[in-house]
Amino acid sequence: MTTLTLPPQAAQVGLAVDVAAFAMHGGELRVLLVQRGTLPHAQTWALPGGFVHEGEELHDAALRELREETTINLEPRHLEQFFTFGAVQRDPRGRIVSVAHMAVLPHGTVRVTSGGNTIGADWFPAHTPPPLAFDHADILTRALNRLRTRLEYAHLALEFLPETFTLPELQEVHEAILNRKLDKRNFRKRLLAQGVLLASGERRNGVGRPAQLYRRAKGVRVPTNL
Amino acid sequence: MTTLTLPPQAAQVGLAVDVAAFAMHGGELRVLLVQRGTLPHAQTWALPGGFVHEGEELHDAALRELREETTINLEPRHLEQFFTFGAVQRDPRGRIVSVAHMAVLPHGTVRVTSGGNTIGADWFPAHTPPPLAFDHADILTRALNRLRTRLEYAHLALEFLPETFTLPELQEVHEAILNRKLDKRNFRKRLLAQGVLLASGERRNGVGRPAQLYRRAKGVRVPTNL
DNA sequence: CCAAAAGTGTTAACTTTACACCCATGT
DNA sequence: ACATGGGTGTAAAGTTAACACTTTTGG
Repeated sequence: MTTLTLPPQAAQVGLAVDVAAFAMHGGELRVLLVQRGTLPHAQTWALPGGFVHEGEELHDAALRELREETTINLEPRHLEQFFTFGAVQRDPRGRIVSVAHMAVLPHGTVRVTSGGNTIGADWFPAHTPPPLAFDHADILTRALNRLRTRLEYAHLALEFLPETFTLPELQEVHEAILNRKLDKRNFRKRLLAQGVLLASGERRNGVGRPAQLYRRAKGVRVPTNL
Repeated sequence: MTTLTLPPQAAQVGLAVDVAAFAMHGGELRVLLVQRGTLPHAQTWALPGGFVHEGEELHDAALRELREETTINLEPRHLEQFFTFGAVQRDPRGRIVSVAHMAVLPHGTVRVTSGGNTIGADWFPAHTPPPLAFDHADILTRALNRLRTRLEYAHLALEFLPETFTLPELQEVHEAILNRKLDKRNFRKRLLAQGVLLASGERRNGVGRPAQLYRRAKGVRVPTNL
């Protein structure tokens, strides 16, 4: 471990990352939480997160924590830093600054099991989470705001879905994130006008008329920065 | 100095803040830079910044660095964290993570003199800065983006001006930030429709027809978060 | 009376919203 | 044949963008 010589008055801080990871489950937006196994806040649910390692990029630390603490079987489709929480008293162990990230996991049977210092991991309704450790409720609120903002510009909703999907499914994602209903005709008009969707074959659902399948048009990318 | 016990693999990092502080000078958007007096990057221009102190909030650290390094005679009207730069190799001294802030200083003869470890301080055109130390050019680019975004929602342009101002002055601020010309009539229509401006007396300029003076309407606040 | 900057409205294009019925399939 | 969910168009309201002349002052 290399030693960094800091000026005498510089604070010694712990640098952590926390991740608000979202996915769709049963037509609802869910957030991934872990149940803490150690003090402080043992038993309490929290966002997955932990300390950044030696020589490790922030982005990579966020990915690692997501994997270590939850054993996710899917890669995040989007991972983005959105705010740094550094209030002096936010952690009773001392000064710990957390670079908070927002992640989107693709559709699919996302299974989670606990790992690391956690005694559980599960998905919870993103808009109505259980009580959370530390300032994680604030972090989650801000993550939801960022997710909503990104929905407009970027085509982030597509990241929640498998490679091919139907327009009703895509609308469901938008509605779950915005937490309100959208008009079906206007939604379709808008999305198709953007030219980011490409029609393919048909799909037969269980019931009702089969929906047209779409995939993202070639060359459509989610902007990494803003 | 209290000691924080970190897990063995946790990185030891320095935590810093950097501030991109903007003001209007002569119809142009300028950014405040300091000339470094010490290695690395001695002589090079950089954003004001430095290490966070023991028990100091990030916001306060940003304010302090602004004051220490430049001796500004005005309080920032807006100060907002916008991104955290943590690339492993961004600073040759070791792992230093910087929480970058964007600040707006009000109009007026903003005088700066160097202080602390700097050998100079001055204002530079924000869209065409000199070569900058570390990754400060990236930080500045992102700060400008954030400033533009805030212009839409918030009434951040008002923070660049004195308490009373004219519509042409306000338009000048918008144009300087967006780096393009705006239509005078549409600009006025839009701003007045928002109901954030209140007319007061008249002002006589050097030349031409005197402009109406405005002040911000009571109860109009810049949202601190988003 | 001239130079300089402030102030003022209208129209066309575009965008957004509201709204109701028919269609294709499985059972 | 019926239940289920998918698919389609139009009109009104609102927003944005383009555009040129008159007014008020100082010199």
